Amino acid sequence: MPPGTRAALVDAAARLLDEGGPEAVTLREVGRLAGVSHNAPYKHFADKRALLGAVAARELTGLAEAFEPGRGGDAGEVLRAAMHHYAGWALAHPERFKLVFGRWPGDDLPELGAAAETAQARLVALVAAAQESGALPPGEPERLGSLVRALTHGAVDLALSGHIAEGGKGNAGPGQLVDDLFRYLAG
Amino acid sequence: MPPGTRAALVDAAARLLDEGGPEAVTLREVGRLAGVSHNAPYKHFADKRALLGAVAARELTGLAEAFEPGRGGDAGEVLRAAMHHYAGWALAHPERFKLVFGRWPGDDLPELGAAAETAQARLVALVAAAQESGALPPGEPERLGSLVRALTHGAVDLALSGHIAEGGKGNAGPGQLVDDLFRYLAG
DNA sequence: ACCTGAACACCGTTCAAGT
DNA sequence: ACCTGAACACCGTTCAAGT
Repeated sequence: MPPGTRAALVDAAARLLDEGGPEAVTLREVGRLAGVSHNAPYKHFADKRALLGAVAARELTGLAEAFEPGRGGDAGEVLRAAMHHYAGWALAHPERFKLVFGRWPGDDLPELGAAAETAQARLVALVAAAQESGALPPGEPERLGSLVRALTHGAVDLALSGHIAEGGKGNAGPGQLVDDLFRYLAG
Repeated sequence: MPPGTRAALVDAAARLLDEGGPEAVTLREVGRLAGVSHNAPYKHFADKRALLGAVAARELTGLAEAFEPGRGGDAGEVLRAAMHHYAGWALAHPERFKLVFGRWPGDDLPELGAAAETAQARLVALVAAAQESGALPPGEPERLGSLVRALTHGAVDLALSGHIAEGGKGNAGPGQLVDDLFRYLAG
């Protein structure tokens, strides 16, 4: 089973998500794209929410890979590049971004929670390395990592929803705001 | 018509939104809560999306009021208090926050766009005042305002989706991250 | 173990009609 | 100008049955 029905279902759901948002992800269309019946998904996922959760987990795992410790070079630059990658991914795939960071009430979907923990742990390691190199000020790396990530995340989210427009007089895109923050933090 | 059917519909939609998210806002239940039939909303709004847009616009207008220029006092503190208010509102009403900053494709819903512009213009004025008082560094107030707001917004959004946990070792809540940023900006 | 087809309840939207 | 009731197409989910 090279493709596997489960993977084909996740693929189809991601494609429909990109094209028309979560409400365009109907189980009937997912099944049609995957070449199965409209309720075959129930043999692989508890419900539509779990299918979307699998899409989100796959996406977040891919994002976490970009947070892998750099093979060398300036640690501050590695972290800055990781945040630019975060912003670039979100701007290129707004529906996936909104899905990953949407509300997931309940304690199920452990796959998604694990991916989130991996991403944050790797980011904290990058921050700690940047602190050691002197690119970032001292302090708890978890807290400074949350600061850096919150700025990047918020800049992207506001840009996607049109609440901070790029191109105006003093307005800036997410990438510029990330660079601004690193400059302020470098003192 | 003291309440007005339109206002009653928006009220009902907001209540259902708080209780169960956007998918709990069914036109049938909205009508029932407002004491009208399940398709009376179509006499006041083009569709369900426009009804939710009215809820979002009302919410964003209320938020913008908190950005009104302070009657005095330290301008830096006024801005910091405004960001704490932003975070407090979002944490208290997560569904409204997610709705306001969700995706609104298309150029309709001018009410929502106008509220967004008002909010951002007022924030920029607060930033400019804080710069004059020396609480914030110089530079384009639009750009610095975007930085401050992006951090606040991102901290709240990540906290709501559980991607930065409060209470852990070095972890911090949105309010603490806002204070951290102001400290770094004050140099 | 995985899939299908029919069926059910529910929802957004439209329409003809009423005051 | 505002509202109602019936109707339509569509969707998530369940179930009995097939291999």
